[in-house]
Amino acid sequence: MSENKIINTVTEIFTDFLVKNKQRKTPERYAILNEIYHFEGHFDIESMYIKMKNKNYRVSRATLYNTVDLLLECHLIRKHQFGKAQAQYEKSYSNKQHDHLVCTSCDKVIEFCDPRIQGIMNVIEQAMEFKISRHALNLYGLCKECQKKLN
Amino acid sequence: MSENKIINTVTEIFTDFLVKNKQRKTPERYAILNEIYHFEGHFDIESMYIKMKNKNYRVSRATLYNTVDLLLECHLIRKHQFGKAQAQYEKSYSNKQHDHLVCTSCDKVIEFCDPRIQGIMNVIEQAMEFKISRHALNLYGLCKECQKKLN
DNA sequence: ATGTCTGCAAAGCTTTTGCACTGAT
DNA sequence: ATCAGTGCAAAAGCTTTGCAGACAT
Repeated sequence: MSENKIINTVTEIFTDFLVKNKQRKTPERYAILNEIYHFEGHFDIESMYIKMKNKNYRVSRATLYNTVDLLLECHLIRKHQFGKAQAQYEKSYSNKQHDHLVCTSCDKVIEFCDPRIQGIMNVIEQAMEFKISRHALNLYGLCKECQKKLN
Repeated sequence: MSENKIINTVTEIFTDFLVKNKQRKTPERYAILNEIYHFEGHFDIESMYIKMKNKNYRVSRATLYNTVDLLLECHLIRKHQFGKAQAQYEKSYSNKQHDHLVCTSCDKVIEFCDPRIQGIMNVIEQAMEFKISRHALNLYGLCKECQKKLN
């Protein structure tokens, strides 16, 4: 799917969500959604705030936090905590569920997929009578580059 | 292994670690280790601080954070971030590696083990040339009790 | 017109740091 | 006798809240 197509679709999804939840369709909210979907990879609130400030958007951290919560609710973004207080986010539409390798030396985050995780989730859901809605598998260690660097 | 035996062993491990790293063997550090190993389940710094204050230990948050870092370094405790800023910790000696079900309604944390995760880690380590040192698999959803409550 | 959402700034929470004192070596 | 480790309090960093004004409805 082309980037434009994706942005049109997520904008529609967001609009439907706002209408359904009797929330206002403010330009700030759409600007934030748009920024997020034009960006590749993981971001945190502060870096997104700086980036939008630099582009002369008039946004506040408060609105970013608020909008990010809305986008989480309608599953247009995902939130991650890779072992630190500061949360990271990433777009999730047209971006299949994946897990993360986190380099404990350079903080780089690499994505990977392994279908067997779904199997584990199915077994655990049955065995523990727990209704699973999402998962996070983070593998911490050293990326290829840092292994070399530290030798 | 009995609790006393475990506490003797971890105290020894901690002492060795402190000596090896030329760190002082202070009563505060041992008091904290002792508190942690007398406690079942997950704790955060603040609740451990309150608990120790109530027992009339003379400890500060700073020392708790400092000591927890030392205990992490010698692998006597593990640190978790279950999707919030506040970190949680648990003792890890004589406590086999496990993963967590986190109830998004009541914040309860349930442990589970699935040996297949090791298999996934082995495959990914090879495929991605990433040296994995630890992992965290968190399954988020509703526990049995909250499923009932919310119906 | 109404009342929600906004930016801004201030407050809240968790964690870290600075400083003078204590106590392990 | 040293000086690392401590408690305390203040600072720092991320997130939330309060408020007056703006704007989507």
